[in-house]
Amino acid sequence: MNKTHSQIANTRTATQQADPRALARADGQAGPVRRAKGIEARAKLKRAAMLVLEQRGYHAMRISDVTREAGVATGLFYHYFSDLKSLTIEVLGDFVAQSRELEHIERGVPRGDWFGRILAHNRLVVSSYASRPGLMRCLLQLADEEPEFASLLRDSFVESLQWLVARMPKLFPSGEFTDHQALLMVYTLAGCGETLLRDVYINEDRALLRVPVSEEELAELLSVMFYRGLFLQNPPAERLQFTHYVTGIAIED
Amino acid sequence: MNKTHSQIANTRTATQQADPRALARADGQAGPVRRAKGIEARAKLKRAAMLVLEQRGYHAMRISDVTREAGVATGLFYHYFSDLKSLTIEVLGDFVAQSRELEHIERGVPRGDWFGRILAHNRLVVSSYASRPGLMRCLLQLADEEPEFASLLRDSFVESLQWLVARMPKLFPSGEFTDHQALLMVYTLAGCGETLLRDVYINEDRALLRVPVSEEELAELLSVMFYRGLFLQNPPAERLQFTHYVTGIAIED
DNA sequence: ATAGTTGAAATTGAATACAGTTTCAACTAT
DNA sequence: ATAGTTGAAACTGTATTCAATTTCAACTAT
Repeated sequence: MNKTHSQIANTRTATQQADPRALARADGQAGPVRRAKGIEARAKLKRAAMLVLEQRGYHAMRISDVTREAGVATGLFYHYFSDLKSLTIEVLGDFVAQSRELEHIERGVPRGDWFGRILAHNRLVVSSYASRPGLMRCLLQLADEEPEFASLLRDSFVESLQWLVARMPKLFPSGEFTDHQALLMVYTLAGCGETLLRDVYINEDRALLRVPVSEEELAELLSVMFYRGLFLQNPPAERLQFTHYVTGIAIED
Repeated sequence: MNKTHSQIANTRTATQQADPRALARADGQAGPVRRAKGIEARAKLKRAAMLVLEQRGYHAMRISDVTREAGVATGLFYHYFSDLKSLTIEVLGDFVAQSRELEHIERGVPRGDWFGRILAHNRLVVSSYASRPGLMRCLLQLADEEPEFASLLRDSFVESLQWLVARMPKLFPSGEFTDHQALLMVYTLAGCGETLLRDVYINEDRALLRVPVSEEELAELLSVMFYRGLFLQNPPAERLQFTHYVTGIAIED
């Protein structure tokens, strides 16, 4: 009920048209001619929002925070966005899209090197938390109150798991499980890290940080635990730098 | 800057004094004399808040929601609480304290039955999510913006892990690990479930719910994954009802 | 060429709207 | 007499609007 007019205002400039010299309007259509300055202002607002989100979080963010940070008047905000939520969705959407791209780039892992694959993935996740804890927190905040955004996040999560889920039947030919069961299993294993990373990087838990832990060590730990849960084996010892304490434990039978 | 006066108002009635007949004020001190009716009104507000939290969540909750639900005037709210946050902290604090008690009661597990112990714990966690998804969500919401409450939650979480962490050195006598390393390991394993349970019960993810999953099955799944990660073994097959699909998978070496 | 003109886009910030919270004087019940 | 309760009025912080101002690429006249 607080968004009757504004989403229209928004559509006017929402189309992403990065070329500042697209002024001539080759097509004779009606519609706004965007000038370089306007495009830059919109981008400035998004950059400002990203900063504010990182520092204050989604719920504490105010329109005035964004415009002040961007160095523009309050009114201009409404020229480019309908409200804080849509701006945030756009900014965080960009953020996850970019993370997803990185994931695709990371293709330097030999076929069949499962541990390498898992480790590469976890390195990426850990580094997201380590370098942008505030934004990672905002991801959760926004997902909590915007079901659509939550779906987007989960889809992205599931997609990053898909390479494994899809290969499970071939990986375990003797196994008897449905797609759904494979998903449950992998979902559980992959979810492992979230709680730990949240409490390390976002909440900075004292007990967890009593001893400093490097990003690489965390990525390795998560990967080892994942590997153990999936294969019921330790990864090759020579691949490990930090977590021999995990693979060293054994119970007497 | 919006809480100058109110925390004082609160202290008046904040002390938890459940006995309705504590009216006589045996001590001659100044202070409010509480009578049964007042105590009941306060409790009514807390019950109302619990309902609203469950249904609307913390951020959507309004003072008027609580007073309407409780059937009292808005003003009365301030007679008993300083603001929504303190009421929520109290209600959710009660909720986790109660969960903790349940955990202590669950002592019917034979010594050395590690799987039984893990399963019992997970049953409790799953059932919390299943029966009070809204409140579980609020736990996260409040923890997100109240570091003190977040600490409380984590402490409760760590405490529930402590029985295991403390026994790790004896359980794995050959192992070489510090307390901190043991904590990291167990934290990771225990964190596993949170993401899955959140997406099943709070977000009701379509992919996960495509096939209906019982509470017992989820508890078993989490327990099996935990057990595998910790012991690098499957739990005894005869203990499992649902998750043979997990223990059945094997990789050819 | 280049000075002059045009008008839509970009920008401003003060005025307004509003959804709540917070107060409090008066009322009620025991 | 006093704890308990009421609900309307005051207040607050922030979102949202909008009339006025500025900017500048494109166009026009000389």
